[in-house]
Amino acid sequence: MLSLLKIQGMLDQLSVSERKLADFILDNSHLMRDYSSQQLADAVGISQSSVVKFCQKLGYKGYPDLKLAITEAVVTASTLQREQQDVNTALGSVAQLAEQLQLGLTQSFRNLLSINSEKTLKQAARLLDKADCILLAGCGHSAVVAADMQCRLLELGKLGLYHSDPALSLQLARTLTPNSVLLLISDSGQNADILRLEVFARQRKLKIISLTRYQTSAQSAGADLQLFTLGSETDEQLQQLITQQAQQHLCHLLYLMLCQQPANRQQLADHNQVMGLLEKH
Amino acid sequence: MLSLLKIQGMLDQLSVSERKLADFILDNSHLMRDYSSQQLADAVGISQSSVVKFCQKLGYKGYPDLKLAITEAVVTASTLQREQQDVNTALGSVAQLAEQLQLGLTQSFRNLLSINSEKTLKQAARLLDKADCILLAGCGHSAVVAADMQCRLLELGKLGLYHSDPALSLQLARTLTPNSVLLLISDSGQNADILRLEVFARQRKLKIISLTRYQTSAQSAGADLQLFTLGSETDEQLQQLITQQAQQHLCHLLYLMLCQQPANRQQLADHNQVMGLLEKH
DNA sequence: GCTATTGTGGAATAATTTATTCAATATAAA
DNA sequence: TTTATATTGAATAAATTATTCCACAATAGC
Repeated sequence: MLSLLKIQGMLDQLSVSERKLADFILDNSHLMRDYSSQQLADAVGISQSSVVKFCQKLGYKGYPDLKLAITEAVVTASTLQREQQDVNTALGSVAQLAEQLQLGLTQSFRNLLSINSEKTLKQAARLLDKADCILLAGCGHSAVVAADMQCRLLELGKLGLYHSDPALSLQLARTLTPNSVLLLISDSGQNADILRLEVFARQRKLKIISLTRYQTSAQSAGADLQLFTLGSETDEQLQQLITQQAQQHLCHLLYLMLCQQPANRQQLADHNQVMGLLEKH
Repeated sequence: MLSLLKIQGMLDQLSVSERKLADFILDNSHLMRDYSSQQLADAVGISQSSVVKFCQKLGYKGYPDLKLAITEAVVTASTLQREQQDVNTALGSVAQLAEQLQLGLTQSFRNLLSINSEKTLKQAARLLDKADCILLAGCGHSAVVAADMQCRLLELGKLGLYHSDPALSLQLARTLTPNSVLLLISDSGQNADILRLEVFARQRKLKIISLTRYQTSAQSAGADLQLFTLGSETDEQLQQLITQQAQQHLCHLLYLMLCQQPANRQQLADHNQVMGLLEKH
């Protein structure tokens, strides 16, 4: 499924004919099996060379490579017999709204495991676990996710730092030991404040984990470890909500992975005890 | 799998080099993906034309056709294998953690619509829509949800107020007009700070919406409108994550309902325009 | 034993498919 | 506006695949 998800994730950074091609492929992925690059170009109404360039832009060696990947994806999907429901229905009653949102969320959550390999997730968890200190950064709706992650890291006895002011985030970064980690959360991966922070951190040779939408971005390129979220193409409002929840879900997953470590469980127990004392008073 | 079985079935009616080729393919079907006809010929030690003839003898149109068929067979087989493995995954694997969390989230999201009637949700949305000002409050992990909701209300041009300091929240409440609304978010519904705020707000005859876990609680009892989240009974860590996401989901739902109003859509457009200007700079 | 017949396999080559180059055009930035 | 950058497709180069054709071997018939 990865190849199709990859295309879906890049939809909005494509040019006109690339977009036409992408749409066609997504709609007719099952036909790809029998298309040569020329046939595909004719079917879409663009040139054969554009088809090849599209493949290379996506990171494939050439057309046969993409074709094979898509064929595999189609076979995998049909083998698993997972029918994707259409998210694009009219918004109406509350129930419909909820249905749509929940469908989008469910799909997005599922996809998280497709686009983020278990290996990468484990590496990320390991980095967080070993770090002296973890600086979190996120702007807009991602700020909420960063703030939440700070709480959770603190619960585990890990020094998570977060401040909503980008200037202060930089100052915080200045104080970090080399064995610290940055977790940068952004939808587009193009937020200027976050990028500034990233550049600074790289100079200091700090480890950087990036969490962005699934597409090439400066933020992702500059990170040691790339994590991604993926949403389906729907209404923009809906998309924002889904992306944010997906970011949060991924962070929660990392948190749960950390919780599996016995040392961290102990810290959690401590934490709960302290909270208990607080409530008594 | 069909293509590989087909080859196996023909094994004894093949000539020498055909047999060599067939054996190689059966042993290395997973490598076929990356072989051209020439490479395959070299690997087996026969000529490229023999490879092509072999394909045609088996009934395929040519080499790419056979290659595709074998690749599909390999993918199908490995997918099925993965499915079987899923049933017996080791405890603690990332996939299993994710599975568990996602299951809990999905159930919890679904349940939201069972325990919160459409009517109540609409009333809540209406209250928020008509309010001069909306004061949000939440402690611990609910604070994140409150902060997020503040952002979203502001996007819609609604004056959402939030401060993490309970004392300041009280001071904010003191400034509110009678036509203001409080949205109080808490898991247990027993947080002392929130309850204090609620009592104060009632004296001022402000409207109060409560969002707590589904159980009787002081907070819920004292509110004009009761909203609930519901989680399944599992591991406590998991439960916390699920509750928080459920709270957020419910808030997002209210936000989406507000988005349906044309006036609010206009506000959103304004908001996006302003954000666009910001990015330019 | 010696052709004729049939079939196999590979070199050479034709046909097709894919990849690259380059110039024209469109788009964005200054 | 001009300049710079990116996009696109026609032409062409490169690679891959398919066919032809001939050498050679095995077998059968004379």
